[in-house]
Amino acid sequence: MGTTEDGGDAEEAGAGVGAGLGAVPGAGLGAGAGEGAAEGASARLLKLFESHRLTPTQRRIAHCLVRRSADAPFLSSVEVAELAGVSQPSVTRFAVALGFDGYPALRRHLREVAPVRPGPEAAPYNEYQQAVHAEIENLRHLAALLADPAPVARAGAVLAASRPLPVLGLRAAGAQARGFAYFAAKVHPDVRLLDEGGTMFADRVDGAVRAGASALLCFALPRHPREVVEALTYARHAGLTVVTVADSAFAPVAACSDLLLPAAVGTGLAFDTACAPMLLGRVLLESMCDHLPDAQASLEEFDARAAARGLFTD
Amino acid sequence: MGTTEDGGDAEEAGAGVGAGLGAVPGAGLGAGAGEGAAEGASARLLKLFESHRLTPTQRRIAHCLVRRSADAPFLSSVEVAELAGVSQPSVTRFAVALGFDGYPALRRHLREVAPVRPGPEAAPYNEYQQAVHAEIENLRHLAALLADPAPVARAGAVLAASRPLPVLGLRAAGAQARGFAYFAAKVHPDVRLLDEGGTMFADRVDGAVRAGASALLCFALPRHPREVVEALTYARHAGLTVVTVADSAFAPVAACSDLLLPAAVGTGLAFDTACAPMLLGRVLLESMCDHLPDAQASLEEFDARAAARGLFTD
DNA sequence: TTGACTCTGCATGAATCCATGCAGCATTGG
DNA sequence: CCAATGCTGCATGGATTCATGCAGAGTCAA
Repeated sequence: MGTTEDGGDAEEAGAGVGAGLGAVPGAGLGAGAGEGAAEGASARLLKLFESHRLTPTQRRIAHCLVRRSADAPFLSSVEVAELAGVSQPSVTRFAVALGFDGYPALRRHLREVAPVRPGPEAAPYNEYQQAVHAEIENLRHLAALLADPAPVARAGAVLAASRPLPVLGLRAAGAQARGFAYFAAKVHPDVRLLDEGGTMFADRVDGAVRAGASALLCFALPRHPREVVEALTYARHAGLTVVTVADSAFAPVAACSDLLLPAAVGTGLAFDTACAPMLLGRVLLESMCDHLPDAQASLEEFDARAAARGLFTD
Repeated sequence: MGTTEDGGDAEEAGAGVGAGLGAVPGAGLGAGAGEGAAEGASARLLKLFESHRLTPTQRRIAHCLVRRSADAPFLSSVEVAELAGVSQPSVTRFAVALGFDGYPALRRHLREVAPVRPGPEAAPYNEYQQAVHAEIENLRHLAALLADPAPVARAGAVLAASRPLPVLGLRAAGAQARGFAYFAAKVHPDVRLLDEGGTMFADRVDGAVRAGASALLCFALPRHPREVVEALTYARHAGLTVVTVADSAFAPVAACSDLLLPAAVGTGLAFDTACAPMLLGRVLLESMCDHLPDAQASLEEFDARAAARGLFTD
């Protein structure tokens, strides 16, 4: 068991503190595109470390903390010791040497200085701005989700193949369904908006199925009406493939959907904001267009007619 | 059950879990920030959670883990419990429910699935992601605009004072108007949605004015129908104060609006995305609530009735 | 060479974290 | 209406992590 790794230790022994650490952030974190916060934190860490006289082992620990500044603030002293190739007590002594009460205190400090998640950099945002930023965060999640376009592509293919295409959205989600249907109708020959529940819903689903529908798109946003679950259940029994855009993968409609695409809603205001679901709907529409060969032609024809009628001001 | 987690075999206990883990590639990265890499894994996390039946508390934990996917893999069960607002044993039970041998095993799994270690990426965004980031930029502009809430406050006061309150949105903007009207009706006694133009529009404006309307809210998005300009002109001549949410301060409707609030639309996809206008609409609604003393009571009454009717699943 | 000094890992008590039995509460079905 | 079931938080024993005393090794100066 490697009790001592003096060989590895020696390589750093000669390096000055400032030099040895100063080279780190550029090499380790510079690649990360927008991680300015962490880099700034690294600079602060370096200041913290440089102002103390550190032993070779401690320098090694510091080096490790800077290099792994992303996750180091969450590791235990044992884990840091393993990563740095030192003993666990050395990590504790390192923390004490820097003036902390112990390793947990150092870790707390690292979490505050190098916030992985938020930027509590003096944010006097008002209520509205906070809501907007919360939605930005939701969109970030959506963007990350779209890194893999396969689910969207599958959904687009399924929806494009359905003639007619029923689009369901009840209550709060009605507006989303309507927005989708408005644009979808420009490229799809038969979009049927289902924004009312009740007994008529089954009739219209039956009608769509008789007309040849094979899939249904559902927007499901909180608060989730019980009716939506019933509607989807009916649609599936009628033989439709259900594609759902929901606020969460754990939404009540998940169980009665064949393909669920999550997009969080914003809850920072009195009423929910559905930016991400709307955007996801448009993305879905784009994907549908890829499976509708006549889409481009339809759009151009619409433009021509609109121009002829003087429909728009531009 | 393994006494120590260093066995390395503990986290493979669950069959389905192991499968989900095996599909982890090291390349799937999306967002620019360091946490983006971790978020890219949130899709895989969702898959993991989806395949299990979860209790409400467990869903909260899952939500928390997804939302904080950057640092959650390094938190203790106590910390996760605090973030999720549940008890610590619930976190342990959550891990067991997913097929792990305990919380440490789940944490190990999360660390492997969502490596914070940001790979050397020049991750080129795909088309969808570019559109999402463009909308994020729009929201940033909106947030900057909202630094001064005075215009929104003025608009909210004007709209709240109008009984009834006509809400206009034609064609593409119809969905926005509808979404606003749906929520507004919960706090305002008489919201009238005008989402159709034609000759009926003037009739309905006249009706609203006779009923006491003093203001009108208009959503104006591209492409701007000529009809909207005509409608607003008519509404102003009828004595209504026109508040407009438009995609630009230079929109064609600017000339016939008393108060114009700009919110850009996204044009990165085949069809426009109106995240910022939607958000601005909700902000406007929030501001309206501040001028409607009965708003809170109305909402609570609605909640009570909805609960009595079993309208929603939650 | 020798002595003093410093540094480091090992071992062990203290503190914290994790897992499980138990009781209270809500929901469902009869 | 009641019983049964499942879910959740509280309390507690076991396991892990942290902090500190101790001894060996290296360094430097006399």
